[in-house]
Amino acid sequence: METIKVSLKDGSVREYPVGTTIGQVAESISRGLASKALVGKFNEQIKDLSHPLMEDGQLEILTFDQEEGREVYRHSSAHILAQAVQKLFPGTRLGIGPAIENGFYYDFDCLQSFTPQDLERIEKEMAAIVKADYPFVRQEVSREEAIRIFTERGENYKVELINELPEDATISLYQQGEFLDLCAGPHVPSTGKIRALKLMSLAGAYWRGSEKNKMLQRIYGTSFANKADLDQYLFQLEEAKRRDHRKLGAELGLFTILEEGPGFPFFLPKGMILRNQLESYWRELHRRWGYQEIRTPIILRREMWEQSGHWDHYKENMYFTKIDEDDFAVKPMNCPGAILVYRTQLHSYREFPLRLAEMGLVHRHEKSGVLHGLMRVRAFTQDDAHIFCLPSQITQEIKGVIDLVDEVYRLFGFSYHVELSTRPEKSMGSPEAWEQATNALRTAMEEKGMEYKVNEGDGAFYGPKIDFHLRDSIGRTWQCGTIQLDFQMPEKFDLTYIGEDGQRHRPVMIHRVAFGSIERFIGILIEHYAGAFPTWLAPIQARVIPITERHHEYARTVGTNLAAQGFRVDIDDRSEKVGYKIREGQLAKIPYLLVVGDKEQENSLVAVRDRAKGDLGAISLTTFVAQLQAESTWNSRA
RNA sequence: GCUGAUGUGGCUCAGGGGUAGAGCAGCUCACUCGUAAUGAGCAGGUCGGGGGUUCGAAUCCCCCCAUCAGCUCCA
Repeated sequence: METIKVSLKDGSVREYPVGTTIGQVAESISRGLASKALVGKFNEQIKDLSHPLMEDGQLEILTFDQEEGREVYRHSSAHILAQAVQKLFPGTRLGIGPAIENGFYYDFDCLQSFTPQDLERIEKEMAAIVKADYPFVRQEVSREEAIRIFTERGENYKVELINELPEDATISLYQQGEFLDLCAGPHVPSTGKIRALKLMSLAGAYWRGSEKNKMLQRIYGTSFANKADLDQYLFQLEEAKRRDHRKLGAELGLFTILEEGPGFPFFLPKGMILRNQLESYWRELHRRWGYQEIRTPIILRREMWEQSGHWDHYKENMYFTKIDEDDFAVKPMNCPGAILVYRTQLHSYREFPLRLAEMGLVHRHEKSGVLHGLMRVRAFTQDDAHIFCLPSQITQEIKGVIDLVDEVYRLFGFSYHVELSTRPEKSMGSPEAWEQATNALRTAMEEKGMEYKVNEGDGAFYGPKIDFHLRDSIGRTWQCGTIQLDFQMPEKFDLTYIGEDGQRHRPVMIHRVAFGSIERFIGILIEHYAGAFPTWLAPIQARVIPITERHHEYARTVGTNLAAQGFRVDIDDRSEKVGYKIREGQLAKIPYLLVVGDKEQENSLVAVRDRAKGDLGAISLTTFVAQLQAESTWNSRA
C-alpha cells in the first residue's frame, strides 16, 4: 500500500496510507485530541476532518484553542442558526453568516421581523439540531449546478454571490440535515460538536454593508467549547456594561447629555475638574515639546471654507449661520484658523518648525443614529496642533509627534497600534504630492521601527494620515491620535516663508492630535479606570469623615489644611453612621477616605481608607500629605 | 440616515381604558455612632411631545423627538 509522510506540529513525522483522513490522523495521535479536533490545517490550508490526505505534508490539528479553530467552530454555529431559522420561518432567505471576533452572525431576509421571544425559540431549535448531531457534508458542484440549486430555492442572495465568484473558484456546498448552504468551508464534523451556544442580539444590517441595499435582519450569537467559557464571556460583557461611561458619567456626576442638545455634552463640576487636569497636563506636555498655544474662532466666513476646500469636501458635516447678510460656518476643523494665524506674519525658515497647538472646539453634523455618549458627539474639543516646517524637517517632526503621542498613552497605561491611511476617492491635490506625503509618513514609521497596518483610501481629503488606535482595559480599541501630512492647505492659502536664499517658499503643514477629542478621551478613561481615576485626575482626592459631631471641628481643620495645600478634599459631616458614609465614599470612588474620631483628634492623625486596599489604619496627617502629594501629579503615573 | 426596541418622580423599575405606585436618593426630626445602607415622618410625576379614537387615555391609533442595539460613517 502506498503511504504518505505527515509531519506534525511537535516535529514528529508519521506514515499513513494514502487517503487517510485528517480525523483518522487525529485519532491515531490521541483520543483526547480526536475528541477536541475541529478541523485540520494541512500545508497551510484549513480542511474538514473528513478530508483525505493524498500527499506528504505538514498537518496541524486545530481545536477551539486556536483562533482558526474557533472561527470554524463559530462559522458552523452560524449554519446551525440558519438551519433553525429556516425551519421555524419557512421561506426566509439567507444572506451571509460568518464568524466574527467574539462569535458569529447570520443575515436573514424574512417577511416578519424577529422578536426577542423568537430568539429564544430559535435557540431551542438550535439545541435540537445540536442534539441530532447532523454531520456537515461537503460537496463540490459546477457553477451552473449551484445556480440552479439556489435559484430553485429562491435564494437570490446566494445566487448573487455565486455569480461574483472568480472563474476558477471551486464552488462547494455544505449540508447538515435538511439544510443546505453555499459555503467554502471548512466545518466541524457534525452539529453535535457545538457545546455552548447563545444568541446575543438582533440588529438590522444592509445586504453587503451598503446603505443602498435592502436591510436584512442580523442575528448575533456566540459559541464556546464549554458552558463555563461561555459564562465567563457573558460575565465579561456584564463587566463592560458596568464600566459604561454613560452610566458612570451620570453616577459620578461627570457629564450629562440631554434631549435639549443631542450629541452636545454638558460637563458637570466634577467632570470639569477631570477635564481641567487633563488640559493642564496637556499644556505642560506641549510646552515641553516646543509648542505654542493659540485659540481661533468657532465661526468664520463662508469664503474661507470655500478656499480651504471644506465647502466642497465636508459641507454635509458642517453647520451654517448668517451674520447680518453674510454667510458663516461653524468650524468642523481647526486647520483654517491656524493657517490664518500663520498668515498674520511673515515667516522665516529660522522659525521652523513652528508648532501651533490649539484646544479647538469643533462642531460636526453626525447622523442621529451614530451618537454615543462622549464617544461620538456633535461638538468636541480636539487637542490639535499644526506644525509648519521645511520639507526636509518632515520626518524628524513626525517622529517627534510619534514620541509625544507615545508618552501620552503610556501615562494612562494604554497599549496601541498604528494604521496608515492613503488617498481617498474624494481628495484634493496631485497623485505625486500624495505619493510624496505618504512616503514621508512611511519613512518616519519605518525609521522608528514601528509596525503598521495600511488602510487604502482612508485618508483625509487633504492628505494621508497615521492613526493611533488605543486599546482600553477591556480590550476595545479606539482611534485617538492622528498625524496628517498636508501639502494642500499651504497651497490653497498661498502660505510662504523666506528661505535661506531670501526667496519665498512653500511650507509643509502637519496636522496632529494626541488625545484626539478630549470628550472621547474622557469617555475612554472612564471605562478604562471603571470610574476609579488615579489620584491626579480624581475630582475629589480625599474625603474627611468625622465619626460624631464632636469631631467636626477637627475634621474641618484637616479639610482646610489639605485644601490649603491644593488638594481636592471635602468633608462628610452629615449625621449618619460611619458605615454609611464609607459606603457612599466608596461608591463615589474617592481615592482616600479619612476617618477621624477621638484617637485621631488627640494625636493629629487620620485613619486612611484606601479605595482599593481598604482600611490602612491611622497615620499622621503629615505622612498622609506626603503620600497624597506624590500621587497628585501626572509624573507619578499613579 | 436605515432596521428594531425603549421612553412612568433625580435614579432603578411596577402598573397597561375608570382618581398615578414601590425602593433608593432628597428634605425634616430623633439617634452621636469606628470602616459598604439607623429609624420615623414629609415632599416629589400634565406617565417624552403633539394630534386622534373614547363618556373617560399613562394604557388603543397616527406623526414627531430622544435614547438603546446594530448597519453605514467617523475624532
